[in-house]
Amino acid sequence: MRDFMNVTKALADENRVRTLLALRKGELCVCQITELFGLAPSTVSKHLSILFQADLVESRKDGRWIYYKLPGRNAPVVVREALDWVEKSLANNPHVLEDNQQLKKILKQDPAELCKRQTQK
Amino acid sequence: MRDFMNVTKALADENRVRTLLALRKGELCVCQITELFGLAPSTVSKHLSILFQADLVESRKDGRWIYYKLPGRNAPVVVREALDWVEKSLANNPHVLEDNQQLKKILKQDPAELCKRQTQK
DNA sequence: CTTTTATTTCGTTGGCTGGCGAAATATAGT
DNA sequence: ACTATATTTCGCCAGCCAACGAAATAAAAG
Repeated sequence: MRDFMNVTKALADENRVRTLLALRKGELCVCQITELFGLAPSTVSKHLSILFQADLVESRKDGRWIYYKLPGRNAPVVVREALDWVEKSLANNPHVLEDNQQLKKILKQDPAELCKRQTQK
Repeated sequence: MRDFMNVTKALADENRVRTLLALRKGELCVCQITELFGLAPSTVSKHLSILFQADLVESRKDGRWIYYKLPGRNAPVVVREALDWVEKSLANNPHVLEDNQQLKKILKQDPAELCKRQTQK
């Protein structure tokens, strides 16, 4: 029950749901998601931590960079079905499609440049 | 997106999830759910209102009594799949099985008696 | 070793949320 | 009409939560 409620609570925030949908395209580092949403890096980090604790994302460390991605086939059933439900429900949502467009632009930029600009604010 | 978030927020409370699972056995009135959870009637009414606004339950009025039940086949896809996910994830959960047992006892009692006792507190 | 920088942790703040009891609403019974 | 009662609405309070900035952490670059 606790595992399940961790997932539902993690899904009860729009920015976290949008994060999951953005990750369908492949792994992203914190500053890329930060750029996508226009939030403070610390806020995004907190969101990712909540998704991580619900097993809705995995993370990989590469030097100073931490990449987050959707879990693989080893994920708990409850998580896999939750992600399927999210995907199926919102794949064609205008807001989500807009995020996809924005994400394409972000992926064309150098992540290092993104991060630098964010910390300078 | 708003519809979807209404559902996730509605599912982000344990008592509301337990309510949905209790309703699998058939429709229930407010005082029966109140008895099951040991909450104040006003609190249960609020929970049901949130589930209702997310289309996760339907209601039927019969005199002074209002019965709530799970939605039928006319429910939105996002809702049907949410309910399937909840059911599949928690059908065998100990806490839920315990609720089922408790619910059996409650269904044997006269609803009018339940309500009277609750308002007397 | 010092600086830079990507991310997290911490402390704070404002707003949302679940809980209750009291009052309001609505309907059945007398 | 009046009373009883099932449910909802309202007002309040305590606790949670998302957001930020500042400080801490960690790892590359100089």
